Amino acid sequence: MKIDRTVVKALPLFDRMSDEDLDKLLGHAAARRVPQGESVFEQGQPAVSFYLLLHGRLKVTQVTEDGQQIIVRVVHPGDLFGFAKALQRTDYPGTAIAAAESLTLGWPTDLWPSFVEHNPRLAVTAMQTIGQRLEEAHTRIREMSTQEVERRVAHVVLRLARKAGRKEEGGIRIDFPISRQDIAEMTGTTLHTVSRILSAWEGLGLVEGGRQKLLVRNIPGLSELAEGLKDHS
Amino acid sequence: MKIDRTVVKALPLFDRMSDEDLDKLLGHAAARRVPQGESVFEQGQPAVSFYLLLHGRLKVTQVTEDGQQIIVRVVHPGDLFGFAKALQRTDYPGTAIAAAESLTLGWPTDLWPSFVEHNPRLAVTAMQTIGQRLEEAHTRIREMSTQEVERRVAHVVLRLARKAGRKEEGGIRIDFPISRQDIAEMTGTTLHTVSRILSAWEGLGLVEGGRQKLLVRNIPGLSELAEGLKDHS
DNA sequence: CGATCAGTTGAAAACAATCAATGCCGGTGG
DNA sequence: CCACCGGCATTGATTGTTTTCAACTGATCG
Repeated sequence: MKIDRTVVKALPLFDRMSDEDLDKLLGHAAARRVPQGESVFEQGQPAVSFYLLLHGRLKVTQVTEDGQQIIVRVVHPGDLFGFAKALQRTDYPGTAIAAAESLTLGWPTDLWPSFVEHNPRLAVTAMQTIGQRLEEAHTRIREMSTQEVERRVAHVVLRLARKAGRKEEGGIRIDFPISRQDIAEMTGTTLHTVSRILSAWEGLGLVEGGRQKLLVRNIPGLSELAEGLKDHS
Repeated sequence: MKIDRTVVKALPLFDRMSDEDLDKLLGHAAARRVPQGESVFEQGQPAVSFYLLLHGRLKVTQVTEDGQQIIVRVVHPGDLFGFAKALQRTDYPGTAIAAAESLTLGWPTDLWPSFVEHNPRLAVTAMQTIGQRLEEAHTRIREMSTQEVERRVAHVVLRLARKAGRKEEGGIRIDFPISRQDIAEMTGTTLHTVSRILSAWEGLGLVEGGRQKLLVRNIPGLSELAEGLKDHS
């Protein structure tokens, strides 16, 4: 499929690339529409491609030997993902599932080295991206080590509102279908506990729930909770 | 201080580098002896250098706004650490403290780009290292999300035995001073809980404790616990 | 329109944190 | 050389959060 240059030109990752180089890059790319619920790649498969998310939303999950699932991260439009090969891995460490209908751009991993060579900026950006991801992971570890569940859920919801929020009358809508189970898998708890917490918040007017829906009504209030300032009666 | 080439030649990071290049690299390096309890750098300080640990053992810690501490990772001999600048950070995200008397080699961060340019292998290795670290972080997140404290402690102890174990009559000695508090900060629990767990294990003949000491007597037994196979009466 | 999936909510149980007291080891200084 | 002090560790009792178990409701989709 032929991709228009202007689609990706807007992304920070490519904004300094010449039209010429960009066209060459896109010549090798394969665009793919991923319906909700389908996966781009699965945990353990050989890493044959790396990807860019153009539109939609993906959840990257891992399953433990004993069958428990966690959500490693959420992929937002403009994010690179699945570049296991750049980290010297031969297989994908997780599964990428479309939480909403998505559009991805994929390149064969073999091309990674030549890309980087022709485009040093890409290498720097990739490095930076991984660095950010490492920091995010450490943040999560810190939160899981030191904070009780409610604060962790508050942090996750705020993060989602920031990265996937769409303004709406009455608050900020999380712009893709997300279940209590998903939030539980992001915070290391159970859907029951998440449900209880969200119900309580709804009672306080902080959020408004719904089946796979979430509307954040009061960001400052949630932030207070997240920072642990709330006098926890 | 002048460093002998043979000291670092043994490390995988440098084993394919020419003597010439290596000498040039070491010409810019500053060796430093770090007594137990002292820090190489502290959280929040501007990242002026990146380092290689030649000897000893370091704990990298982070302190949360509300004063709680966690151990992000343990640095073993041969590990690169403190290369925040490579990840586009201007300051160190954590504090590196010598758990035992240590010897470090430091380079100004400004030199990183030219190093990488003259030595592409270093870039690849660095990328790989960060990739590994990201995976470790995810492993930790997975464990904290899905496993109870005892299994997490078992995993940490096994990891320590693998990375910092010295064979000894009767078992594997963790080869640097480590307190219950440290283990608590690595597993996201309290020193009380760790103490109880280790006491129980000592009763089962799995380990042998002591003030800042740990001897692992039964690796397979601990592994069973770590994998959750143990019938948890 | 029935089946399935997401969510809610109560009750009980389990796990780990907190509170509290005490013991022990190792080093320092009298 | 001994006594004391401080940091590390142990252990019991209690509290509280979160999980687990279980039952049920309501929405959505074929």
